Amino acid sequence: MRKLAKTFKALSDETRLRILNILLERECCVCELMQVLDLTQSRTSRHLITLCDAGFLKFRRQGLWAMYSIDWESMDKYHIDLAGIVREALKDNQTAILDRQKLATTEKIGLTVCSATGSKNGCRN
Amino acid sequence: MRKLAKTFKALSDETRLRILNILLERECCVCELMQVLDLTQSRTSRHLITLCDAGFLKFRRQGLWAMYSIDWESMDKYHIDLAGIVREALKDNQTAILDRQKLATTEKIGLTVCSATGSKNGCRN
DNA sequence: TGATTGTATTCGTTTATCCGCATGCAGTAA
DNA sequence: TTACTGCATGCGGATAAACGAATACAATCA
Repeated sequence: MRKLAKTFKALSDETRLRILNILLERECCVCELMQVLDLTQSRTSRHLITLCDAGFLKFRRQGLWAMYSIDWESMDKYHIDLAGIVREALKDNQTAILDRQKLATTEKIGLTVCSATGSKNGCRN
Repeated sequence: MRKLAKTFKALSDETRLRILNILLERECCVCELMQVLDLTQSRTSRHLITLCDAGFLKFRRQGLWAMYSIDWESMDKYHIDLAGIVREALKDNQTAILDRQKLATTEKIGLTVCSATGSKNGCRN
């Protein structure tokens, strides 16, 4: 019961839903999520850890980057159902659409630019 | 997006999940839920209102009693899916099973007994 | 080795949630 | 009307969540 409540709690924050929305598109590192969602680094990292602890995400290190993605293999049935509900519910949501669009453009910009430009949103200025 | 987060937040509390578990069995008044789940009156009432605001429950007055039940008619698709997930997830949960069993016996006891016995859990002693 | 970069974590503050207690309100009945 | 009963709500305290800023840590590279 406590675990179920915790699972729902992980989904009860708008920022975490926005993160899930992005990760439902593709695997991302913390830095990319910061850029796309315009969040600070600690905030992004913490929400990702929350989603990990709740069993939605998995983590792998690739060099300097911590890559997060939906943990489809290890999720049990109701986690998968919940991820499906989130995807469905955010399909036509304006914020979610904009985030996904920004993700698409950010793909082309890449990470090095982010740290080189000294953007106030990303990767330490 | 905010609405979706609010929906999940309503499900992110163990007490509210226990309440939903009971209401998935049948319509109840506040007093019955207090007895079955061993909760104070204000606590029960507030959680019910939270679930109402989130769109899961409906309310009707029947004399002195406020009857709460799952609002199947007005719920949208993902509310219904979520209610299904909760039911499924709590099917084999020990606490949930015990609560449902207690509901079955409480049915036979009724309300008047509750207020007459001056039980410390229910209906003003 | 030391510098750099991406990420996690600690700290302190602000805000939200949960709860019991007491009170107020609505419906019923005498 | 008054009394009673079921329920909602205001209040204050305790606990937890969310956050930015700063710092610590880890992997890479010069």
